[in-house]
Amino acid sequence: MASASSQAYEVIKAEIISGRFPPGHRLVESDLTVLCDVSRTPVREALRRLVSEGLAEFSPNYGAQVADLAGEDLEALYELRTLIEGYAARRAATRISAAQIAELEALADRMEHLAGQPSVVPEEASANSRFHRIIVEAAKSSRLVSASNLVVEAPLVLRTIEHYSLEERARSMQHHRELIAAFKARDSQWAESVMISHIKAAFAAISRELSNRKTA
Amino acid sequence: MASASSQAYEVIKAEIISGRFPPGHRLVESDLTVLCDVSRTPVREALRRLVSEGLAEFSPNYGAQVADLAGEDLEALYELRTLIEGYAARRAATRISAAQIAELEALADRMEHLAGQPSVVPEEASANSRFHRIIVEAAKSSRLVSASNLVVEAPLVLRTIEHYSLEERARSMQHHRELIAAFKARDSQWAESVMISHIKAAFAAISRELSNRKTA
DNA sequence: TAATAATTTATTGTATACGATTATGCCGGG
DNA sequence: CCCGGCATAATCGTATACAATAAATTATTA
Repeated sequence: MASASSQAYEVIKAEIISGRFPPGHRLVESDLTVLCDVSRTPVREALRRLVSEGLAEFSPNYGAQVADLAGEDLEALYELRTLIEGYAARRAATRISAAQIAELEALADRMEHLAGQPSVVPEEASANSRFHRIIVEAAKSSRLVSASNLVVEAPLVLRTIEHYSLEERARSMQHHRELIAAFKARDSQWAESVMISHIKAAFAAISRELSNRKTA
Repeated sequence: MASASSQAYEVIKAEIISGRFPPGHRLVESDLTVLCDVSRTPVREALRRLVSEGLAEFSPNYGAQVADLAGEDLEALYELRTLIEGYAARRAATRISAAQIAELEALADRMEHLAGQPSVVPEEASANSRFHRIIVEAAKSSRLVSASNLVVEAPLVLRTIEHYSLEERARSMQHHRELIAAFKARDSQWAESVMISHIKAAFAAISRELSNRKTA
């Protein structure tokens, strides 16, 4: 059985990413104890971890709340993400294993299959997360993993992938395929460049979606 | 009075950075309670935070120990640091305030004064940390602060600055002055480039020092 | 004597109780 | 009617007690 602390972490994180806990939602410890079925101590540890990963914010003597990226400079966040994930792709190109490439291809297959559906299902989003995670791990730099968590996990609270247009989803699939090609060619520059395009495209979609939300 | 949790954090961090807790040293919670004069709960919180910042490592049912960079790929760590701090300097160039530039100059004065001394004193090291911190904050990107902590704080456990040669210290001072000049000129490219040089030079010094340690 | 099992000890993991702090709503005065 | 202070409730911060786990030691047997 998983530890109470990690269990609480997973449960709360799932609530946040699914959107059941919306941005700004106050994370009251005593409420979370009943949700996670553990005591306050592991709940607190889970909250501190979520804060350190940028999924929640914290104020002394007030507690944690779900991170609200509305007030944050999204362009800066995505610039940083471009930098970090681009670097990850660059390193991965010369270090990724055949098994990892095979897994990327399986995930790309799966996503393309799901991309035919009218709306983005959770499985498509999680496959996408896994795809990125494999690349970061293939870069073989422990700090890079932590750094990328900081900029990759946080934007998930926006759940913008659910609103991708068909064209945007198709382009995203294309990027995945091209990344795999770059890895097979062991071409660092190519891999980095595709990854940067991939993230810039995501930012464009997010900007559009967010301006729509405001006017709606 | 500061909270027990942050007090524990400061005390333990100081022990680690000063080297009184060497890399690999096991951080036993009950020992730390007497050192920090708080109970185990805030000690645990402090430890988790140190782990999230890369200053300590953690194993389940075993506890935390001071991070040991010996097993880590230092070149990768410094590459990432170059990326992140270079980006910070680039952004800071167009965003830094006059007051912040003034503080950088005061710190540079102080460090140059201390650099005349035969050995590096703690104050010189802390002034250097503060110098870098101001630049990262001037970049005005909240995630960037967390990301830079990850790559800036961790190498402090090596305490290599104490072994800088006179030439290396002089070059470091020169970099500080040139960074200030680049900021005054609001030149992003210049600032980034000097910062990259600054970190590459630090890495060279560290590599030399570490190979010396091995053979000694 | 060496290997293995049982026991003890040390340490972490979790729960809960109490105290401190802050937000909230009510009441009275301006 | 609005504003400020007071009482109350809600929540976090910390301490401590107990349970679970892993390491170390000792005892036992081949």
